[in-house]
Amino acid sequence: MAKTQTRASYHHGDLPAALVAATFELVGESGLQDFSVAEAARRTGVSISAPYRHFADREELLAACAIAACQELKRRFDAELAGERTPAGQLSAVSAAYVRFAAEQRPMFEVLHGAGLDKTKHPALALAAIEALAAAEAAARKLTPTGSDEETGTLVQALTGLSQGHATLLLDGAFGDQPSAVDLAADRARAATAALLRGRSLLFAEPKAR
Amino acid sequence: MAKTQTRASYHHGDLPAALVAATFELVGESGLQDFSVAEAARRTGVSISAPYRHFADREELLAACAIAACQELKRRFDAELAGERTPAGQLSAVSAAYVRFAAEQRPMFEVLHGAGLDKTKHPALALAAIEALAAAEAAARKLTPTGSDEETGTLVQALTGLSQGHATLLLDGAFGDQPSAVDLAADRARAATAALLRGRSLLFAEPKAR
DNA sequence: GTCTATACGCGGATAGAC
DNA sequence: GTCTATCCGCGTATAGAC
Repeated sequence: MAKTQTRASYHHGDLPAALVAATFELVGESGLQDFSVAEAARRTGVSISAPYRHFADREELLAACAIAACQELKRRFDAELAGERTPAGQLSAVSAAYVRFAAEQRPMFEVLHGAGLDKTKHPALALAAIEALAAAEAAARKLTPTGSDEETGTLVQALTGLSQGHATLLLDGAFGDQPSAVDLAADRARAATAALLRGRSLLFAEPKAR
Repeated sequence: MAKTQTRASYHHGDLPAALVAATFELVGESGLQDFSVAEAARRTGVSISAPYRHFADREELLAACAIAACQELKRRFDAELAGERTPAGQLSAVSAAYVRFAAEQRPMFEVLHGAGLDKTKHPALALAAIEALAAAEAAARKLTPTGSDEETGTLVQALTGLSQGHATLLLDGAFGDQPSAVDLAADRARAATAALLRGRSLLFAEPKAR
């Protein structure tokens, strides 16, 4: 009932949101490569040209999807941050949450990192990305020697890199095909983050002369 | 002269290799998304149908490119391993080398990770990937508590994840646009690897109950 | 705001000649 | 082993009607 109402209202309702949802569906089924505006339109039940009333082109639709992904990510990060008390615990939990996000919302992850979106062309996306990481950044700052922006950036990049890599490996199948691979990869990311934080003094040492 | 010879010999010579080279060129110019067998054929100076004598389809050509990328990677890893004496130094150097590889051979990196190749469908690729990592794995084994395969795998995955993530961030522009970003990212990967190795005892602890 | 119809272009892949 | 020619299908984007 509600469903029918929602569907019927697409035509005079929230077509942009419906297209975003359809995009995630399609990416989940066939990957980002095969996604097309035309297919998203068909899936939504509107004509092929309708999307262009709301999105200038294919890229703008993907950018809208990426923003939705950032918001979901922020939601998850904030939940993890609230559940831990020490900065190290918080950051390890965020790392694990990122890996879970990649697996549980794979289409979102793909759009976020595989669509080749230029953030300078989509300021709203750049903003959403910053907001997702803001709270974690504050936790990282507490674990730096002086709390400077530079040190904080260094640490955040190291942790981001570690998490990103674990997520990528998981989706590439490096942790196996079982459903439990997600738990495994998330735990590994958590442990690796903890290990990296324990040895973090090496991050702030001067790099070797070159 | 030699060039002309080479070109002239494409038609009765090593067209597969020429197509692989053309593919890397194209990916470097326009990204993996826009690559097409047709364009690779044009670039190589042969007809659109010629590639299909050597590769069953587009994916097989990409798999051949991925194998070439693995070989280049192995070459770089082996060079780094020979230049350091401690396992920790070797692994840190390998991590940095991976980041450099991503930047300096970006098309290879893209094909390796963005083509969505299923290694079970391309056994030769799976083998090449294993060979690239074999020597680094031996170094990692020396840094585990008991030297078991399980512990070694855990450590290799953590380091692989860290390196992969740093490479991805670099190509995404997270380390800036300057040419020096490559050096920066490589150093960060090296330092993060060293930090992770220093704190590695946390990797081998039992994960929390869930 | 959505539809129908259309212009335009490209890629994958095959058949058959040489 | 390579070419020419061709079939087939798909997607992007726009124009103009409703």
